[in-house]
Amino acid sequence: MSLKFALLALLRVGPLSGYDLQKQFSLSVGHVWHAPDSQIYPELRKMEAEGFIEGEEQARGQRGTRRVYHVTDAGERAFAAWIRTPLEYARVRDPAHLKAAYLENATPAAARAFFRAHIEQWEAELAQWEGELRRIAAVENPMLVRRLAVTPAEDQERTIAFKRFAYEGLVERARGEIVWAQRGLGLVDSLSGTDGSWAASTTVAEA
Amino acid sequence: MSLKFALLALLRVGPLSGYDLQKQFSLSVGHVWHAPDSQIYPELRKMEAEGFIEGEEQARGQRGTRRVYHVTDAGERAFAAWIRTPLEYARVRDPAHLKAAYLENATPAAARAFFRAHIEQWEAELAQWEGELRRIAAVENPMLVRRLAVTPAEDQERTIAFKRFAYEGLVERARGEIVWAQRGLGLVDSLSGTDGSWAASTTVAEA
DNA sequence: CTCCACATGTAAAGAGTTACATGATTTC
DNA sequence: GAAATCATGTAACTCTTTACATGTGGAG
Repeated sequence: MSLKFALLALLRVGPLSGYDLQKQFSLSVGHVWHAPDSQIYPELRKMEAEGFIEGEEQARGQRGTRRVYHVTDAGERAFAAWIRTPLEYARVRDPAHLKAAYLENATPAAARAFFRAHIEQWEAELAQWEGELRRIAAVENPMLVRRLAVTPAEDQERTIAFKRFAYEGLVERARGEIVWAQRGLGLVDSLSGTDGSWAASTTVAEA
Repeated sequence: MSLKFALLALLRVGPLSGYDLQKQFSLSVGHVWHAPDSQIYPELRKMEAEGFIEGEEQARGQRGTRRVYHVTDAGERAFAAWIRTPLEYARVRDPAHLKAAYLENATPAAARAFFRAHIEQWEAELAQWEGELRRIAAVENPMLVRRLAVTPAEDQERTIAFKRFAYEGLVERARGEIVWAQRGLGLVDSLSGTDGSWAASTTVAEA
């Protein structure tokens, strides 16, 4: 549901082909809303059918073609409506915390592996988001640069401020997850500390 | 994918009918992994077909029946395998931060409404999770009580510890989201402070 | 006899994942 | 002429949502 608006957000900066869009996507909005190219192409066709964007077939070499899309007035209105419509929050569905709640059934080694993987996962995300944050602060992100080029000077501060703020939130969340998982490693240590009861009782389950 | 294991986790404590399971679900695992009853019943049938659980039809009054499920050995093995298998993390897909990154296109009022809704949403989750945390600490949650009743004394500490720890993580995340959104309200204030340029330029988009 | 809790689903549609599939163009 | 990049999809499947659908049993 949000993919449509993520794509509109990019196309609003200027016309792009599906291919270029997809490349830009993974380098910008894709850090917040992942989508593979196999989802982007059909979605563009769908958005065109709905009248939010229009594609123009362009020749490329002798036989090749590429379809360059631009946002229509209806698309602009849809984007404006989206931005002012309250979000519908999805119900909780958190595989990591679900599993964490039942780690007493794992061996200490498996529990540690779980937390280490959690740390690794969120450190990778953290690195992505921190990198993005740096590129936003330095005004290096190509889409942001293009965006600013078509934005009146007095609105540029806000444009940067909200992008930066969004990524700051993600960075903080990632740090929180890492801290939590590190505490989890400590918990495993303290629970498997003195006696060998944990390892003993869970090896049964793996027999 | 996780629903199966959330259901197994509950059924492992003891046999339950679909109805009872669904009730218990929303009061325990449901706080981490939401599922409506319309998803639970078919999933139970599916799990039975896969051999992870077995249902026994019980009479209820003259005509009524209810199907009581228990975990099979294969189900126990599947659960044990799940707990020791590394999680596959889903790609980022965060509608709130996506929207936040484009709030320069909203009016100050809409931006404030966005952050207030975010705070409200996470305060509601926070209340749920803090309540659960209290019930876990006080050993009041009915499923936890049943779980402990069939758990050897030396394993009970761990059982409580991991549930508590999982909910602590959720509580911290919720607090983080609230703090972030509160800072967002401050950001909107500072950006719409002195001049009226923001309100002026965004009213165009809404015409 | 009425309502609430018990009890169990189906059907259709949307969103996302994964794997497969194809070909053209430019650059070295 | 080979490889990288440009360029665009389809098909099958799983998961989830939403809405609809139906009936029994017990308590007051």
